[in-house]
Amino acid sequence: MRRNKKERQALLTATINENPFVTDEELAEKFKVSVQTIRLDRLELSIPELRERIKTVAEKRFEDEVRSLPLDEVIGEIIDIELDQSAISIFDVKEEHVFKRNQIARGHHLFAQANSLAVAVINDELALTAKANIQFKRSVKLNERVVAKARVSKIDENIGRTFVEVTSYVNNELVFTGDFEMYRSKTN
Amino acid sequence: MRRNKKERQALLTATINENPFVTDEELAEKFKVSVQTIRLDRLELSIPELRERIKTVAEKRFEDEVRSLPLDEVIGEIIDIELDQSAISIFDVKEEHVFKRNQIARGHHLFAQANSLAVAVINDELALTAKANIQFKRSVKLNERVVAKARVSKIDENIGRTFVEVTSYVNNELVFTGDFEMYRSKTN
DNA sequence: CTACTCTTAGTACCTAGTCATAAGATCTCG
DNA sequence: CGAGATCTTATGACTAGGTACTAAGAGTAG
Repeated sequence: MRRNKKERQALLTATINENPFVTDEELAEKFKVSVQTIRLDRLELSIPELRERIKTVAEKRFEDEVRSLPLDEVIGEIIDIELDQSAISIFDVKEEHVFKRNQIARGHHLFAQANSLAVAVINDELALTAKANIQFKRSVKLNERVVAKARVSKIDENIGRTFVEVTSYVNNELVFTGDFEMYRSKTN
Repeated sequence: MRRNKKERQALLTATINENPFVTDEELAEKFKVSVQTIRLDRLELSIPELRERIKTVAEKRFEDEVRSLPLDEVIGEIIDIELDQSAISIFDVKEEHVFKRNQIARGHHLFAQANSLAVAVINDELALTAKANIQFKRSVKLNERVVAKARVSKIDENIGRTFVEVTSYVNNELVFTGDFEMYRSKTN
């Protein structure tokens, strides 16, 4: 395992990259050099210490979590709402929403925006989607901003259903339409 | 901010849970008690020290890095697939997928599972959803396992469309159906 | 042989703790 | 009101996994 400096440093980078949880002591053993040498190497390669490495990994996870949590609330940001009437939300298409191959947004994100807007517009504790009829008019690309508009078209108190039409646009160009039949509780 | 022990410990747990990157010193300041008190609290509540907390967060990220890649591709786990024929995926409903109020899964997750399965079953580089007609037959609850089955019903080479029917079940009980009209590129 | 790089060693210091002990502060109950 | 229990704070010794700096020996090239 004893190699020259260059080789060792290359391997060191690779090793730490693969497993950032490795200590200097373990690395020293692996490469049969002293701990100090490892530290000099890290210094030269500007690789931070174990704790810093772990911290950045943890922080990244945390960031991701924050991004994935709004997936639990409303997809997109509601910018206007009149209960039982209409609502508007915007949704910015980021890396994590598109197919890597062609940068086109996955359909379920557009659906999610529209569906959660349909849920939000209903003035009720409990609103669930019963049926939906949707059309993807044109594909949405990375970094585009989707504006979804929901309009309540009919409220049928008898069968406890509310009908919501959602249309989504990118730069005033229609990209998605959906007719949602929403179930609403009669508990209020 | 000075409270009795019970209150403080409850808040402490919540605070650390929300932001595991907080040190004992910061917590001491926040609750206007000494660092030692915070340490006794952590001991009683068996909350590990900062570095251990950060480490477990980082380790989790590392573990599900492998899992999160397919998760970004397909919602749910594909357990069987025959391209251009049929496919099956399972999706376990967790905390983050349900409405807090009633523990019912948000519709867009069921849609996402079905939609991404419809995308996956198509033997093509580029498959996009053009239209979909969906019905939520009964609500799905927390911790239920949804099995989605996709079946390709028709391939129209002329207009470049593939029709996929997806049915989702919980314990053999139908919870969701969807008819997807998928756009497929003619490039291959 | 000298000059240079590379490697190793050692010391002081740091953070964010643990563990144990002791003592002061508060509360509770008889 | 006072004694005992509980809670809080302080102190000291020790830990991992480092940084920063100085110093010295080994190996090699010119």
